Amino acid sequence: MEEGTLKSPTHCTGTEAEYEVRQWDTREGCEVRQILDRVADKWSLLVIALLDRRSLRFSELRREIDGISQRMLTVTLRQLERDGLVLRTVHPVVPPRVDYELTPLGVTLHDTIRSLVIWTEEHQTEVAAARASYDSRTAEEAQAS
Amino acid sequence: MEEGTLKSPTHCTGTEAEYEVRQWDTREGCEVRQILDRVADKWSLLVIALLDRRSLRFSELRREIDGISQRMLTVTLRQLERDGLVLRTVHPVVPPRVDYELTPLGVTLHDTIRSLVIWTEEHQTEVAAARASYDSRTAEEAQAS
DNA sequence: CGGTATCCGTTCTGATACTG
DNA sequence: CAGTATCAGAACGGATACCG
Repeated sequence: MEEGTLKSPTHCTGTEAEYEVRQWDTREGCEVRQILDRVADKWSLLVIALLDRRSLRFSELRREIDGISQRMLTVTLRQLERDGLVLRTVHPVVPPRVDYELTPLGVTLHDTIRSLVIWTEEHQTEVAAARASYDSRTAEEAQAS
Repeated sequence: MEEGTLKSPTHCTGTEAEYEVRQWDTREGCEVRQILDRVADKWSLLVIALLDRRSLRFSELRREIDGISQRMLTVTLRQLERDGLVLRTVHPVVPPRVDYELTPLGVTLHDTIRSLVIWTEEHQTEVAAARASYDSRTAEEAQAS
């Protein structure tokens, strides 16, 4: 962080004609990369996507996210809580009940993650087709040699 | 997978703002999860973010993405090519020159990834503050015990 | 230059057992 | 119910060497 404004993010004015290729700061260990690593996590993404304007209990999250282990759900939730994206509420009852919900900050992230998941749903057919095409081409080449 | 329309997206009608809590299909191994795993990849995300309305050579990408190894860049680009998101063009010259650019499909994904990276830039201070706060609270508790 | 192939340590992750 | 602790196996990822 001692280098001043190396690769300072140039701000796009927003008008189409003035679209400007953004220079991302991709330095290892910088804030953005660290946060991106958290956000670009398989489980984090799903947790945030599911906490959509509602709170869920630990067991509900576990049931909804097929294939996640208790350990990974715990780890993921702790990271999200640490990052200020998720609020953890422990109710002093027996048996214990713990609710998770998005913080205001988490909600802002939810919006972009939501669009990412929706993109995936809308384009899954195209991606699947591309994969099939690529794989058949690859198989051909393997045969040719 | 034998349960038929398990978790079909329920449309929650009747809410005040008509906002609808989306029921994601989170089954392991389904298309969406597979694609999400690709998209939610540290290196994929950065590659797509950088291929913003321009093509880049292998070596240019490698230089721009701090910390990526040749191996991981190759692996990442092959996956993105397979998914139909990135186009790979080999120029028959010596020394070899290979250009990478987004496909039309890749451009549509770029838009949402761009907003994700921008979110990260805009909220890095808040996340950092939350982390610091969480860590100090954690340290306190450790002392109390 | 732009790869591929191989080796190998590290990191991640799930299974299991146990607790407030 | 909602964790924590531990451990072994799998996956990830870097380093190195070599090729068209």
